[in-house]
Amino acid sequence: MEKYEAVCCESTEVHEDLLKIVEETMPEETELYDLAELFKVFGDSTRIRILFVLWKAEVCVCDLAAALHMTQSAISHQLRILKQSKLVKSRREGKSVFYSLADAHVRTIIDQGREHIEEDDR
Amino acid sequence: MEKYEAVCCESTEVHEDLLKIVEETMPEETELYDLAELFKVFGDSTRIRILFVLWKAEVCVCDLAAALHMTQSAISHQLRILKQSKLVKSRREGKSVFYSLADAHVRTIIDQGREHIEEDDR
DNA sequence: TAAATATATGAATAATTGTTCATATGAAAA
DNA sequence: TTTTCATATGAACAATTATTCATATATTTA
Repeated sequence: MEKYEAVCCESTEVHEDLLKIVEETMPEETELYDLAELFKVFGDSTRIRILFVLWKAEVCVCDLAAALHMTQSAISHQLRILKQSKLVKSRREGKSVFYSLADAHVRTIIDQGREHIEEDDR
Repeated sequence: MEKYEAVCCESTEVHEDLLKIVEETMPEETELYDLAELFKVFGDSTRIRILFVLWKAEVCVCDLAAALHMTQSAISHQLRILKQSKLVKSRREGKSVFYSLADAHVRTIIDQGREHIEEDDR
């Protein structure tokens, strides 16, 4: 076999039904891509740690770097990615730029993730 | 500056407070790592598409490959990753192996992600 | 037992990505 | 204006990863 023929698993009917359902309910290709891109942003422990700090307070880049024991450059690069996906927002105050969480989804998504991995222990 | 000195941004007190809060409330290093690993799994459009198919029904590998127009091998590799992070479970029935969503967190996380990216349009 | 079908997996390759280093930009102070 | 401080960013390198190809395993059928 190989290379997605229309029929496999010997049962033709079920297969056709599935294809129809998938075609009807699957989100647009761009939405699937955007979704994956969003979760990719959560998929790095540095960015996760940044989000946890911002969970507690609005913090400037410099303090973030100090709190996480990383260089200003590394933090700044990651903040740009977080901002591009609208997970954080920023506000300039003099020489400093303060970052904070952008909306409630960030907390919900992280909370659900934590619940999921904690289930492994039970 | 550079290389995370203890003090920066000229203000020492606020900084010390932040460091204390972060140290007290930041999850364990292993949990942060596991969280990032979990979201990394969501961060691929092929796996997202697999999850959307399983959203509707319990499906065998072969049908998944057909529905998503991908090779059996590619799907199988991704299913292994999804299973390792306990997002899907499997059940053997004769020659076929049927996969389904493992728990409710999958749906919640994806739903929250969709809500987040949809906000951009408003 | 041998052949056929469904799935799993190791190795290789191409593409993506996080951090570092050097440097640029932007704002305040001297 | 010049200097200093805080942040942003481009280029380069190392590390990770998704897919393909070939092949192995597991189950059923002949």
